[in-house]
Amino acid sequence: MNVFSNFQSIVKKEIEGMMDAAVLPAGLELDAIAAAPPREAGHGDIAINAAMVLAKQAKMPPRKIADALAERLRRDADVAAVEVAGPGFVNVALRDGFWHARLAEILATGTAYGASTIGAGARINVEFVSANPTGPLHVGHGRGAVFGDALARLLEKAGYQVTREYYINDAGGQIDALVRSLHFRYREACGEKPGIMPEGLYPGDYLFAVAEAFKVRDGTKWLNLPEATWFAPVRDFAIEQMMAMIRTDLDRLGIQFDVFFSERSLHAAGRVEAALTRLEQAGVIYTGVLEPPKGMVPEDWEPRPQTLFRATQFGDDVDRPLKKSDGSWTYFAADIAYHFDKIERGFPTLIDVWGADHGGYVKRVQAAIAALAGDKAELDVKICNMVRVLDQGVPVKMSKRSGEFVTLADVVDAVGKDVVRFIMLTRRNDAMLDFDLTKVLEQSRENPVFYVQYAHARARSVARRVAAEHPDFELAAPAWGQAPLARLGHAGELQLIKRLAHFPETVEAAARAHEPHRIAFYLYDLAGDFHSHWNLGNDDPALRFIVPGNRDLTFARLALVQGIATVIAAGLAVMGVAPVEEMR
RNA sequence: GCGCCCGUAGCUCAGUCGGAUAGAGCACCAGAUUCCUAAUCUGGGGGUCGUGGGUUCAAAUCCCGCCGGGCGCACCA
Repeated sequence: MNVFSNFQSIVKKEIEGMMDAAVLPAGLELDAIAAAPPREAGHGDIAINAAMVLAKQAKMPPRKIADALAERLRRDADVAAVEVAGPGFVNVALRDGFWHARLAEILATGTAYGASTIGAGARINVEFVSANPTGPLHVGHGRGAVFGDALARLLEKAGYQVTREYYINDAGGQIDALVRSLHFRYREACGEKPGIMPEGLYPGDYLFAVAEAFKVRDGTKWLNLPEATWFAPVRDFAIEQMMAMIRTDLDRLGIQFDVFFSERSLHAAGRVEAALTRLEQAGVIYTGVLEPPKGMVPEDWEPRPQTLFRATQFGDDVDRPLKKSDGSWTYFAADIAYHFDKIERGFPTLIDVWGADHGGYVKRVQAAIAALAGDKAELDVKICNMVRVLDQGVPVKMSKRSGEFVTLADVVDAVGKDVVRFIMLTRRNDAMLDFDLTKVLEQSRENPVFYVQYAHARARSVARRVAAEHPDFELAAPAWGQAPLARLGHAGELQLIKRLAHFPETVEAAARAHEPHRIAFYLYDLAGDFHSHWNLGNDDPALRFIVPGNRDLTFARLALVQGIATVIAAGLAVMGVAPVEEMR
């Protein structure tokens, strides 16, 4: 249960009742009414802003509305106390029994707890990574990969039907460079001495093995032939191998895609022409000459007529070219076709996850979607900012030119999949992220992965201990439904349950905002509450989870610990991280 | 020059649909260990929320102008 949206509807019903009873004038707009957790603990469990929101509309003083609402809410069986405070807040405190029922709900639901129906089964397409198949994934790709997958999991948890998609940029000049690079290495593998690799090709080590594999498959048959002869077979082999490599890297992060969509297939099937015909019919394509960007004229600028998309009509800054001077389509033209394809496949919501260097590309794609689909489809572009790789606080040098850079696989090797996934979600997607290879393995509160995992391990250690020392609890298969939860009356215990009960609300808000990092911060807070409460047992043995000689109390506290482990595991699952049973 | 993102404690960052006295970690200072993991916890000092206006009962949050930083800027992908 989302405690707050649940109570919000209770409040709205009461307001409607007040309108029916003519306590309030009829026809008030209720949308802005919110039931939210108050910042101050002293303000109860739920703060309601209804009186302030309605005061102007109803032409009544807020305190008067608040008093009347408070009076009605006091009749609710779950409500312990209602106070009117400040400018007209209605602060509600709920009975302990309500919170005990939330814990019972968690225990009955297991790690499915927090699942929501706000998505209502709507289809949503999340496109992420989409790295050019010209080399191994680097750490920046890893951030997009983790972000996209966690967002997909989050949306699934919130009731959406998600398609994970990877757009393969297997057409264009960068692929040509890859093909020539591979053929160069292939000649070397066959014993030729082609000399120094020409400018603009990919010098990285990873092509040696691919060239070797190509030689094993085809022998020397592609030597001493014109490029036109060997280009297609080398290209197909190269792309296949690069994608296999990329898929392996992603697999090691626990990421799988539903759809790999080839850019070349769009061209081959005439989909680019089809999409542009659509735009032509809409009258948003014309031939014109662009002005050079102000204050920054490119060296080789020359005014020339181009085929342009009238992007300015849909909020972009300038109109965008669709054809290169050699007559072939621009990348943007193909991308229009790709998004048109997604729209035609029936997704009302599209999400693209891009790197920071593509920020300037957002408006034109959104403009294209507006032109193609009107309001039938919307695109949210999530920009993942750069990752700085550090080692003990010192930046690790990366140079794409020399082919030396920290690959995603290197980092996964060094710190493990779960650490990579967690750390990538400890910042908002649009903030820069420092990834310190040493610090992420440290065992301290500074390191959120450790801190959260430690909380889970502690919870599990209590269970193990009880199983060993109190076999009468039958903890191999405890009947949590029998736990006497009413024994949980300590403020710290109730605080923990309240934190657990915030999880569904956190999932929904994160899903709505497309912000999976909120789950990581929530788990960090929950872990903090747990560690804090745990240590109260140092000073006061009566507060420990295991109370010798008090079976009921121990059983109830054990249920709380189980609830904590369950919610941590549920949150980690959204992040794609496995909870640990014990620390090593 | 234009567009997008960002600016919150000394540092790194949270801050929900606009909500009450703006939070956490690190660092600094002072404490807790016959105890289920002290790998942790408790307390303290530390803020013109870059800046100036505006909207609102209410602004870190929304709008506009400046200042500072990042990314990008026709025929690359």
